[in-house]
Amino acid sequence: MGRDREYSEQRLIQAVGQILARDGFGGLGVNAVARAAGVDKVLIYRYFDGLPNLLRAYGEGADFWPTVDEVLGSDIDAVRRLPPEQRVEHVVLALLEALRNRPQTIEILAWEAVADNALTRTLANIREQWGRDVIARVFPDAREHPDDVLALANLMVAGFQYLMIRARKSPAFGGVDLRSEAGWERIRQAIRFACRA
Amino acid sequence: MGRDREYSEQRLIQAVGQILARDGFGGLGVNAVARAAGVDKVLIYRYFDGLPNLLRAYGEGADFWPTVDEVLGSDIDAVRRLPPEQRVEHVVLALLEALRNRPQTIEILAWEAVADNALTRTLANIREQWGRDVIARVFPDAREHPDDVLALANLMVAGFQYLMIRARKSPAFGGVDLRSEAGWERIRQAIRFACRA
DNA sequence: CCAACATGTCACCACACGGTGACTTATAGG
DNA sequence: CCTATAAGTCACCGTGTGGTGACATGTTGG
Repeated sequence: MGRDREYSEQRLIQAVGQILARDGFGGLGVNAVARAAGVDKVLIYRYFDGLPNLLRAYGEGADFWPTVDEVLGSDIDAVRRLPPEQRVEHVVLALLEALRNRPQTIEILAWEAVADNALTRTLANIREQWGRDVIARVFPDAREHPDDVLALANLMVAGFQYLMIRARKSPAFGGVDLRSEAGWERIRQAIRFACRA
Repeated sequence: MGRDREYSEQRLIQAVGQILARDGFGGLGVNAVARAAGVDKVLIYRYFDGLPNLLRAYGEGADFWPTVDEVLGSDIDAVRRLPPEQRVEHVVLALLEALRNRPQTIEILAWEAVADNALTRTLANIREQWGRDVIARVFPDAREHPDDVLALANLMVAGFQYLMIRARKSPAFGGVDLRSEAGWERIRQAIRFACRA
């Protein structure tokens, strides 16, 4: 209850994460966030000039997205020595694991799929930039960009992101059990299958 | 203004489709539907016992999902003569085209990704059954089910469905332009690439 | 010490939503 | 023709939302 602006701001930012994890993005609202933070909602307007900016502050603070290093692993050179298809396989599978450990990020991805606001646009831009960075790191010489392989990688990333989003509400998709590790192993296997062939 | 229950019911059902196309599933509500239908909202309760049942009536009426024949084409035997990978390619690409022509279906898919209600569950079940039917038709002898290929097909279907959903709100994904025919041709090419290899 | 300012509290507004009861009016069956 | 019933209209309620103005209280610099 200390009269401390910094503290109140942090409470609000953390409350966004709590609500995101507990209720999903649908539960995000001025009243709900303020309630979860144990703080008056008027402070959202005073300190952040409204909910969008608070969300932006949350987005900038949390580690929404894996770093480029996290998906490339410690030994980048080893990845670069692989044939192009297996480089892609490595990155796609690593991204899949990274996202499975970030429920709030999946929540935001779901949000991006259905809404278009300041936060989702910002985060989408960050991710697009991230994608370009990864490609640049994995394929250093611009001439060898294997367009088909990259497009396929995109499609597979889109695919498992969608499955992660759906898993929150639906138990299965097309016969694949989204709630069991076996189901996700099938998905990984499909990615390997596509990249090996 | 004729005093005709049948007519009013049809107006309401059609209004659901209009709102879906114009405002998306977020605009679906008792007030909005009644307003679009030019009908009092109390009739939604009287005739359909609430919005969920009205949505169900809409879902049963419209051709949300392509028929099995639409994606298999007129000559099923010709498809069956193809090698398994190309059978999958044919079906996946046909489904992609079929869905691109059904904006309301894409809207519902987006809804399914973020909500869990009577309508989305019903439609999800219909689609799961549809998927099983297609597999049974394309791979008549149960022994030869190529599990990896099917899982990959699932992943690709999930992928382009996600891209269709995102296209409504985002102009691009991972460097692929979702608003141009060239971008979608890249996606088709990726599907062919995966199935040919 | 005291005044000025920042921090926090509270009550309130307008609005849109889902939902319902009471009413009027047209239509059809005896 | 007349009455019962279905079809349609309207006003209203409670609730939750985003948003704001007015107030009280703690902290800090002159």
